[in-house]
Amino acid sequence: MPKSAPAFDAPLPLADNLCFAVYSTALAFNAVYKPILDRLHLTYPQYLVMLVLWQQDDVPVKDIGRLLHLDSGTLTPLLKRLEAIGYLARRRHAADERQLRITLTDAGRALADQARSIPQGIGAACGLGWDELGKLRDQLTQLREQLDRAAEASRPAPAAVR
Amino acid sequence: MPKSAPAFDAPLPLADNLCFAVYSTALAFNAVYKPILDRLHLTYPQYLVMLVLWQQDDVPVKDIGRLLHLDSGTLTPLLKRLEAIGYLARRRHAADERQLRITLTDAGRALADQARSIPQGIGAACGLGWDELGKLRDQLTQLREQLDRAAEASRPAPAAVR
DNA sequence: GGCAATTAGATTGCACACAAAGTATTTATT
DNA sequence: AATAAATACTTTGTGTGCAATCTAATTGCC
Repeated sequence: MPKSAPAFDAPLPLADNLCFAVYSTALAFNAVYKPILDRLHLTYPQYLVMLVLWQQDDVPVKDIGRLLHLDSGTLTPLLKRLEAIGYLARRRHAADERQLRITLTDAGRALADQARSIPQGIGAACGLGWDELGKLRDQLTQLREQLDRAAEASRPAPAAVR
Repeated sequence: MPKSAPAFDAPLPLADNLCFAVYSTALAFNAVYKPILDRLHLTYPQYLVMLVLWQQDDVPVKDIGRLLHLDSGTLTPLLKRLEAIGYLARRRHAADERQLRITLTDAGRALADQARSIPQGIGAACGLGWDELGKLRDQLTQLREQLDRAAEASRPAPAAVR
């Protein structure tokens, strides 16, 4: 039997099924993170931004967006909320006033200590060994890169200037 | 070296990294589905509901929620939108007026034809073989079940009645 | 220098996703 | 039968996510 088998022998077609598995696993992950992150007054996307900042402080919004695959329409209000609760500061870059540089406050830096135990807890909730965890992450990362290419390819060409 | 290795030798701890991989893959999948589903005037969660209905018509909201792992707060407005564009009907069940039964309209049934080619397109966008696709889906489904158990366990006990 | 194109964010509008609280109906208990 | 508890859905409020559009600043080009 060839590799690309009939698409309708499963209750839901397999490609759809994989997407649904990813989709619902993402929601399930969020449900596990939520009670933990509630204690830090963070949502999961906010936590991702904090992870970026704990790695490197004083970052333009654009870099955060590139790292997390999120656009400014998502990040602008999210960053304003993180500023409102005092974890970071938003300041225009002197050398390029278009850029908004994000820097941690003392409270934001201090939060890293409280967050340090989170990955272990999540790892335990996954019920997977170290190597399985890594393998799955690598497969998904590859898949995401492939999907990004596919989405790019199907996007309308950038209006070639004559 | 034991299985549960140090948690801080990666740029981001591994468990967080797996969650991020799932999270961003879900968003990437959505970006691939979007232009395809736009032609059917569906969002991805709406498409999931239609998949359920194409399998079994005349379903209570609760069953849809159980199948898709979505709660009524999400489904109520979503189903109203699908009703507004004429793909389904919402009717109280005669035998139990609490239940809202969802049934396909002719337009909703007809849509299945247009949707038939979607899984192949998505499968191609994944760039994975049939067996890899299935293996990944199974691993993720297992992971989601494990995460559901972990979330359940960490939820406050349902207030034992004396 | 002057003007077009590009770039970085902000804003608006729409659709999830879920917690919490509310309403109506049904079932269980006494 | 009356009332309590459970069930099924609705409503409200908060926080994403993204498309589309907008503004302001910078860069390119002549």
